Formats: sequence, structure tokens, C-alpha cells
Amino acid sequence: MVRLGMPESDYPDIRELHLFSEMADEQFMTLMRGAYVQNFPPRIELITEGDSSDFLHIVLSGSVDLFSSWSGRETSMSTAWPVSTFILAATINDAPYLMSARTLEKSRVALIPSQDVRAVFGADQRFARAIVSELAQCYRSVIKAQKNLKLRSSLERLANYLLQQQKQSGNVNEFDLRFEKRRLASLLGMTPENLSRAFKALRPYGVAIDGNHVRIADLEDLKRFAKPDPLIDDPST
Amino acid sequence: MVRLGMPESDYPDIRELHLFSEMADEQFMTLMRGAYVQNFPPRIELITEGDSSDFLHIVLSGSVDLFSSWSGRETSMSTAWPVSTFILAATINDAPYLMSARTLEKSRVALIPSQDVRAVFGADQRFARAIVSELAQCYRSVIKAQKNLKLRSSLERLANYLLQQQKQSGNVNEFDLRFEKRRLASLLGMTPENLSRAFKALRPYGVAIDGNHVRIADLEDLKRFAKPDPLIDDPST
DNA sequence: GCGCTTTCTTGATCTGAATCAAGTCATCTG
DNA sequence: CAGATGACTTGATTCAGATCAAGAAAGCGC
Repeated sequence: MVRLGMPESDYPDIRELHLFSEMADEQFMTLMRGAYVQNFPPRIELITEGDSSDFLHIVLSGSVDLFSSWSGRETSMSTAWPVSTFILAATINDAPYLMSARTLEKSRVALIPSQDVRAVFGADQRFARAIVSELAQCYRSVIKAQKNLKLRSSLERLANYLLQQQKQSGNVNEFDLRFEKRRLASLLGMTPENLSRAFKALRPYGVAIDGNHVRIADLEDLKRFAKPDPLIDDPST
Repeated sequence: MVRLGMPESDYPDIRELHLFSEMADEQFMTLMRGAYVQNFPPRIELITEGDSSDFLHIVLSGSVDLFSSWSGRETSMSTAWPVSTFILAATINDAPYLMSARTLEKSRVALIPSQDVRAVFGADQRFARAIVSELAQCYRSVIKAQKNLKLRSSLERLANYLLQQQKQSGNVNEFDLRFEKRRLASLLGMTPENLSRAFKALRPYGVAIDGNHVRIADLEDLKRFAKPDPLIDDPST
């Protein structure tokens, strides 16, 4: 957990992000000069909900779980994969975090002071536009997640999740789950026990699971059951 | 459902909105000149999910239900009250609507062409900042809604909703529900039948309901059950 | 006023999903 | 290697909430 200024070798990864790709060099360097990079072991809590947002975070490698708690219960809200930012909204509005974050595995995370982000927002028109676009994107993702939760049963959510992963794996009929089942369960809003049963319940639709390896026999068959909808399942729109 | 350019008498209401209050007069007038105002009867569908977003909408009077459908099911996502905008994210990203909108009652709605909004965003630094701030706010609202859904039972959601309304009514111990119970049920993610039962289940905590009139006997008692949390229930943070 | 519709309530029943409890399996550790 | 640990599965049970069905109350048109 060593803390240091950001090495220049990390610049290109960040520069590639939609959020930073269009801005002026000068402003980009301003952000980078104020930034830190830290390496974290697995299961370290990076952020606690309710704390004030001092840094915009960027996952450079590994992965980060965003979760929330209330009254002794806990739920996964989403996962941040490289290379992407998280808690942008709190940074922008200088408001307390609504979610906690912890590393799922060994992870490398960049930290840009929130005040730098807000300052550069005022100075760089393109950066401002990128932030707006990113925020709108984030907003739309949550809306989709909410529709998914309110309109579908847990079995339907799993089926659509599998279709999404299948697509993301390059439209092959076999792929590996990207995380352990207990977290997948929480993401899908169900218990681990029920996820187990849900996988079995999808067998009649041609879904076979072995460990974390999934095989889909007949995509059309599964689609008939899952009824995927771009307004819920398509991450790009 | 007459369509006209916006009368100047509506300008002040809109100008007061956080989104428009800081921008330059000139830019504000540009937006207003391109805008329309329409009067709608109750239960008219203003927007259908999936359509492309040609206008930023502003409720001037009445109220608008934002809802979504999938596979024959339907759910209320939120309600837009005067004076506020809706579907800002779709407008900004020039993306299809994720939610449909219908008037709940006779309503007056202003329409600003999306391309004007995007153009002025580039021209007015203060407007850009206001949009970002508004979007971040919207994002955070949905996150809160999602935490509410995933972490609480329907009874807990109702209890916290009542506390929120009580606060909004000026901390008095009696107030009226702001909409009909079937919609409240949908907003809280439950059926009308269950909402009925939930009200009865809150009686031991001092909640009395008569029609749409609510009386809370002992606020502390209800709070002990509801365990309100600013990171879920406080609309301002 | 009277019918008509719609909302709301209440009870009975059903179901999806959580919980509880064991047991399996794989991995890690001394 | 034995024992511990943690992830996953499976079955039995419970529970929250949905659905179904019917009646009560309230609003509305004529």
C-alpha cells in the first residue's frame, strides 16, 4: 500500500479513457501531476460510504466492488473494472460517498484530488463535455439496473446476465464467469443458495454450469426465455 | 393540447430552476426562443421509452409519472413535480429514452429542443456546470432508490417514505399523501393490496391512515422502526 | 338521485425467494 | 498428511409478498 506520485507509464491508460481522451494536453498534465497511484492487496476497503469525496478514483488493474450497507445488511451495487473511474458523481458535487468500495483482488488505483477535477472542469471545455457525457452514461446504467430489479424475477435477471456475458465474450457459446458466485448473487439481488438453484432452473433452456464455466447450448432458446431488451441490457445505449 | 411558443410569463419559473439560474441572460433567451409550451390533459403519454430524445422537458404545473415496462409488466420509476426537468440524461447524450412519461393530472409542460440544450452547453460555462451538477444529483437519487430497494423490505420502505413526507410537510404530525395509493405502491415496489396491509402493519408504530390523510402519533417510535439513513432518505445530499 | 366505474380494502391462497441446516468439495496451512 | 477454512450445493422450512376473488367505499356522468 505504498503511496506515490503517478508514474508516467500509467498516463497512456488513463489518457485512453473516454473521460480524458479529448482534453487539452496541458490540463491533462495538471491532473496527472496532482495524482497518486497506490497498490492495494485484496479485500481492502478503499472508501466508506458517508465519507467526503476527496479523490476521483481510477482502477488501473484488478477490480473494485462497490457496495452499500444498511441496518446490518449489505449489497453489491456494481463492479469497477480497469480502466474506469468510479464515484465521479460524489467528486463533482463535493458530496459524501453513497457507496463503499473495496478491492476484490490485488489492484492498482489512481487517485486524482477532487478539487483538481473541479478546477480543470472549469478550464477545459472538452473535459467538461466528457464529464457530462460520462455522468449521463452512469445515470442511465443505474436506471437500467433499477428496471432490471423491479421488472424481472431473479431467474430472468440471471438469464439476461448470461446473455450479456456471452455477448461480451465474443459471441462464443462457452465462457467463464467473471467473479465468484456469491458476489454474482449479490449483484443480481439474490442469495448464493438461490443462484445455485437458478442455474439448475436454466438447464431446460440449455444452460450448463461447471465451476465457473458456462456453456450455452442454444442461444435462441435462452433468449426466448430471457427476452433481452436493449433498454435494460445493452450497456452502450 | 395546443402547441405554442413559450409565453414570457413562464420565463421566471424556469429561470429559478437550479439548472438555469446562473447562466447568462443571452443564452437563456436563446433557449427560451426555441422552446414550446403545451397543456396536456391527464393520463397523456408524453414520451415513450425507446424513442429518440428531441426535447428536454420541464413540468410547469401538474405532475408527470416516469415509468417503465418490460414483458407486459410496468413500474413507476419516479414522479416529476413542478418546477423541474426530466429526461436530462437522454437529452445530453442524444440517446433513446429509458423511461416513458405520462401526465398524472392536467399539466403544463415546456419543451426545449435537445440540440439547443447541447449547443448552449458548449457556449455557456455556467450552464455547463449547472447541468453537470444536476446530472450528478439525478445519479445520486437513483443510487439511493436502488439502495432502498435492495436493502429494505417493503414495510421499511413505506415507513421511511412516510418519514420523508412528514419532514417535507414541515415536520407536522399530520399530512396528506401526494398521490393515489396504487401509484405509491408501484413507486415503493409493491402491489396496492400489500400497501394496504403495510399501512395496517405500521399501526403499532403509531401510524394512522384515513383515505389519503396520514397521522403519525409518535415520530420517535416510527423512526426506531424505520431507521432512516441520510445516505438513502435525504434528497438533498 | 341512480347506475357505473374505479379505487381501496380484506381474506384466502399460492409462490418466489430467504433462511436454516448439512454435507461436499477444493484449497490452504502447519 | 491431517485439520481447518471457505465456497458451493442441496434439501427442508419459513416468510414476504404476489395473486386471486370478492366486497366496500368513493367518485363521476347523466
